[in-house]
Amino acid sequence: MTLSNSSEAFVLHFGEMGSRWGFNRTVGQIYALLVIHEEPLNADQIGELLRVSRSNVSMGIKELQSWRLVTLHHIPGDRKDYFSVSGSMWDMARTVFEERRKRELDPTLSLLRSHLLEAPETQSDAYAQEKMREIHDLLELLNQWANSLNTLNPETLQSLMKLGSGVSKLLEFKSKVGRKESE
Amino acid sequence: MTLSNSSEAFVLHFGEMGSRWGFNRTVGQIYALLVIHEEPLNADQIGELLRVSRSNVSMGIKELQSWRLVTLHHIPGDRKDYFSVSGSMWDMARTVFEERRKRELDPTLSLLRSHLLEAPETQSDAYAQEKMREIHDLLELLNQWANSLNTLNPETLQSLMKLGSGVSKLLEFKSKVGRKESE
DNA sequence: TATAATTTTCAGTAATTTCTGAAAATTCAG
DNA sequence: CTGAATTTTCAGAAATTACTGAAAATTATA
Repeated sequence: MTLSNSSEAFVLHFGEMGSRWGFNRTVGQIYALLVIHEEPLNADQIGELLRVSRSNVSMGIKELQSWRLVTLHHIPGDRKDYFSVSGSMWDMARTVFEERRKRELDPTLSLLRSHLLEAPETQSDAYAQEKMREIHDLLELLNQWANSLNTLNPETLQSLMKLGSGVSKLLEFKSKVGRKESE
Repeated sequence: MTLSNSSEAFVLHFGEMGSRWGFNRTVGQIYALLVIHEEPLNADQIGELLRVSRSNVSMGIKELQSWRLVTLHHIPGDRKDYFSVSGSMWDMARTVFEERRKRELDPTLSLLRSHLLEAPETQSDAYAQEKMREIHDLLELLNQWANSLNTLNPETLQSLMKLGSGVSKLLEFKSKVGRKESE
């Protein structure tokens, strides 16, 4: 079993990027491979194509399953497990986005909250706490925004993204209407 | 020189999170330290407070400078360089966001573009290319959106974020107006 | 239920990333 | 200029993260 040059390059690149996107090289490669491969693959095939050990494939698949990014298939008369990607590219993006929100924002927010409850003892503590509050408020806003984006359906999200900076016009308009309504 | 318990915990945490946010532990710790410390600090002081080597501080500061996140100060009669954070927390967030967009999207987009130019040779190549186009289009949209968000001023961005999923109401309204205008 | 097929686990190893200390380079006061 | 103060560089060490192979666990067929 082999991959075309183009597919091989794509898979390797996804492995490289994997670490930037929050998963390791092998996990990235397995996912990329399953995306561009129409038929589901079993762990041995994945290991052969990616030239990594069977155990590494097992761990990688486990990770992808925990992210709900792969679907398990069975082929009649074959005891092996076969895998394909689950959901659309939008689902994938949403999953990665949400997973990263959890890993990158939640722990920091809870740490900041705990420190903001304590009474500052010195002048410099007070300054530090003030700054922590600034960061907290910004991250909290980001966090809530990320959550609300995740509730939007792909179509709405797509319109919003296409609108781009045009959203500011819409916001201006909203603030005008809001003002009139409250007059 | 020492830090209060609360500040120390904050700095250590920022170091831990650093790797998730795209920079290494020491860089995260240096930045956190400078955020909560009102007065600018020199490299020796930073090294002492964080208990890392002078050379590590030097490299960390260099990194922060390349991100334009620190400002250099001089104290009369002292040849040492003193550093403080530059800009507001919003500027920091914007910088990190933009830096990550560059690192996480640009390389993948250019790889995908190059593969989409090639003519597929086999049926399975064609399938692979189709999938690569899907990913390309999604990342391209994300990329342009990220760019346009970066052009918004903090106030507009803040309103947008506070609006949260309420933005869908606004989009519905826009599509109605758009329809009327084109009638 | 026995056993063959398959998957998972995990201790040890390999690869990668980060950090250090010594030396080189730079800066600047005298 | 000179040389002391300061910063930067970088080869190797330390720490972290990822991967492998062998053995254990699980699954399913006969």
